[in-house]
Amino acid sequence: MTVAKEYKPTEIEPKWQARWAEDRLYEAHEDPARQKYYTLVMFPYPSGDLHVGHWYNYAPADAFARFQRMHGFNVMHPIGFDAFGLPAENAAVKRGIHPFTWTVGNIERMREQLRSLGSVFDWSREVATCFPDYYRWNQWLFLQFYNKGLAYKAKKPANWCPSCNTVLANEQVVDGACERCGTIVTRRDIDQWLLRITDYADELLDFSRIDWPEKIKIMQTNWIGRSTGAEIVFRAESGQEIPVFTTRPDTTFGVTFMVLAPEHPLVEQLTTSARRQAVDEYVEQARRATEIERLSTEREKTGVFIGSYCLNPLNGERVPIWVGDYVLYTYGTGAVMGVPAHDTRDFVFARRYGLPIPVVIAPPGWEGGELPEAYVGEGAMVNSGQFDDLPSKEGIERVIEYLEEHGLGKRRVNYRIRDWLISRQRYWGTPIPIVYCDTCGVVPVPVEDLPVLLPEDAEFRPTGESPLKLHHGFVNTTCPICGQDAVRETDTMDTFVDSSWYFLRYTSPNDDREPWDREKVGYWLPVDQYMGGAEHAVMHLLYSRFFVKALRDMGLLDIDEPFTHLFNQGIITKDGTKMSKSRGNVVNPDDFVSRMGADTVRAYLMFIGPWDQGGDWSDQGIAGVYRYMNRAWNLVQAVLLAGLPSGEPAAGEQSPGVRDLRRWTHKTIRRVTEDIERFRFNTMLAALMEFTNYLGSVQGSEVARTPAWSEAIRTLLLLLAPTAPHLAEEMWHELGLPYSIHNQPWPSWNEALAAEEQITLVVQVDGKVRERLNVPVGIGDEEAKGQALASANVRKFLDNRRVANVVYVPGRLVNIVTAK
RNA sequence: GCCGAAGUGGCGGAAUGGCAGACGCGCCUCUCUCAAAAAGAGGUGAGGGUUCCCUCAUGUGGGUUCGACUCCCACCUUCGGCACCA
Repeated sequence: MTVAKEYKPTEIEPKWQARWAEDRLYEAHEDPARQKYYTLVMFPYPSGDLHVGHWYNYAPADAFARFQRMHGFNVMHPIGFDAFGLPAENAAVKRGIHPFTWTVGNIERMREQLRSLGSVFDWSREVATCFPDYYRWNQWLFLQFYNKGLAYKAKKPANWCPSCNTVLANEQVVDGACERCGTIVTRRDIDQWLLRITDYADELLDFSRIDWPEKIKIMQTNWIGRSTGAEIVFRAESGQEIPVFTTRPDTTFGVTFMVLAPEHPLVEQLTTSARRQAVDEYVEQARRATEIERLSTEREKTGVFIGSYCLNPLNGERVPIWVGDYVLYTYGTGAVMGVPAHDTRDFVFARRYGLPIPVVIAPPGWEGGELPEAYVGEGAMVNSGQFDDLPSKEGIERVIEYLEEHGLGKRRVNYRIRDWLISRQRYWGTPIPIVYCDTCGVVPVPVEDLPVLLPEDAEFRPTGESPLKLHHGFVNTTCPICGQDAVRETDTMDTFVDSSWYFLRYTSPNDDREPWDREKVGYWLPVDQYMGGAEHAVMHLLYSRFFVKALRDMGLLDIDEPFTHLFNQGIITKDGTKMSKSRGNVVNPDDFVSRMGADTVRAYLMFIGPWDQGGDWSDQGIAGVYRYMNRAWNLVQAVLLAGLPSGEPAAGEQSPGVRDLRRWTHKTIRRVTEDIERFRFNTMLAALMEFTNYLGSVQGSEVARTPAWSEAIRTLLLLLAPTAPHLAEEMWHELGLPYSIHNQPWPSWNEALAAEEQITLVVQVDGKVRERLNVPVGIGDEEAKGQALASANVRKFLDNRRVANVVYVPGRLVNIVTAK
């Protein structure tokens, strides 16, 4: 005689975790005979503590991976650590711990925490980017990019974070401040390494091969910022060419001034001596302005006339040249033709400095007067010589043709995106494998000399200077070509380089001959389902696409896109605000795991709401899910005591009770399956709760002695397995069913069994519900309308009214419309 | 300013043209208990009438429709992204 056991998650969870690990249950192996499925979560930065936000990312993803496994796919669900980055270096400065020690310690702690989640991660494939066996391949890949001309060095004004003491990529500057520490970014001219992502701008705009959230595609599209137009060459009176980029060549006859960015080299050349002092002062002041001041749209548009003129190539008019800091040196040609009548910024500028504002595109109904504001829409060209009367849209084409015929300009596409700046003046990153030799110049480190190791005995100074620069043993080397004394590049790589290809490394994490095994990558890639936060929209997700395309063109890959499907989960909050240490509202999942078990924490995070919308953690809310786990446990305990009826449910005539039971079972399979496929874990759990509540209500009845009852109980456990893997495994085991539940096929539903026999026919009078009738599901049109009209409650409302129309929606409702 | 998402009970949310509020939290009543906790049963949008029923109700205002949380137009609020990109 068995006795009902209490649900003790803390006992069963570690037990099964150990068993699964021992049996290597979740290790993935290439098998050409089976359909692969690569599910991936964004790997974490090893900050040292797994918080509930990580769980929110990983628990539903894990349930999804388990679901796909049970569906028969050969699933790979790897995990690793994005282990390079500034916090480790800060810890080194603050607490005197070496970044390596700090990071490795954190990885060890997080590994244990990640295991407590009860996940399906294949730990045999773990990668950590800070080890030489990983970062040597960053260096190897850098050299491939370098050889193809996709990596280059340039001295350009760059975003400089004075607190992190490093330059930042454009993508890492948010509202003019450092993405990481919030310090206002300044500009500095620094020699730095860049990757030519702009070469792939057009291809990156093509999303036709991937199924990604609209939102991310829009963000990437806007970030790339493709605009089409023309480059028009104005010529200064002293002969210099001043090309400008414009999207509106049709407005060229309306140019009344030219504005150069303060950094533009021609400012120096074209400034007349009379204007020299004013211009120098203006340029100096513009340079001092912080990025945030300069980028503010509220800021007055200012500028200074530099004394020279250039000529409008279309009408030969003399155009005064100004310098103004609303023109960005880094976009287009760093010079703008001022068309005040048809550009809002030029309009304000012209108003401020009293420059003429001639109309060259007639707004609808325009009668030749002055414009109250810039007109940026379409219209007929006017005051434009031979182009007069052309619609502006056509005018754009005609003007470009004219410019090209006369050698005055050309069609041009311009992008907002800049090349990806990967140099970082930091220690804890991948050293860029380059040597500088007085004789041979810039020399790439030969592949056979890789890796260029990070020296372990670096010195971390609070001044923030790069420890590599100060390390003579690292800096001083010999030239690989001529053998003479040379120095190493001391910049390290942006950590986004590491994460741009880690999903390839998972396929052969221990390969020491090449970054990835071509055959294995061929089997696993692309990632079928990628899951992670939307905050990486224009960084990691864009860089990875670029990497894959560039590597494909180098002949190293055969895919066009890294991630076929993408899902962005939302953010989990506490009391409506983002969890943060400073607010003191960080929820530690370990506390709840030790009280209620990992299964409950997993399930609660899935139950909170739609995964993509995020949710608010509630200590009370999780109690409800824990109660549910207990209900499910107790239900199966009772089944154990009563014994599980043997046999399979028979086909054919059954009692209404059995038909109900099987309908519930099959409907639930359908709901749960479709919900997981749509990532609707919250409604999936609601369906499981309803099913469990129903089973509890018929538990002692006749049906609980039929084979249909066994089917129902087994189904419940199978459907619960992705969400509550430990509880499901334990119950499955207790019922004497074969190990492991996680290797069982996912149940399938039978539409006929799931179909309703009776429906509630809603009867409305003039759109208001007046009656509900129980009718057979196949009820005919006439029959339904007849029953509706015959209902006493309905007749009450039809008193003294004439029926004008009766609408019948099969299987749903009857609406009786009365005449007025 | 531009682009995008979202607004539903006390709370998280469900329903994407057809019974608004599934499921859960909280709250109320009851059972068990010396008592409490746990567990279980019932109730729970608002207002009116109290077996039963009616009216109102999905950010605001219009519209389409027999019928709108759902579709269309305008507006308000919140959140996310971009922000002088010529």
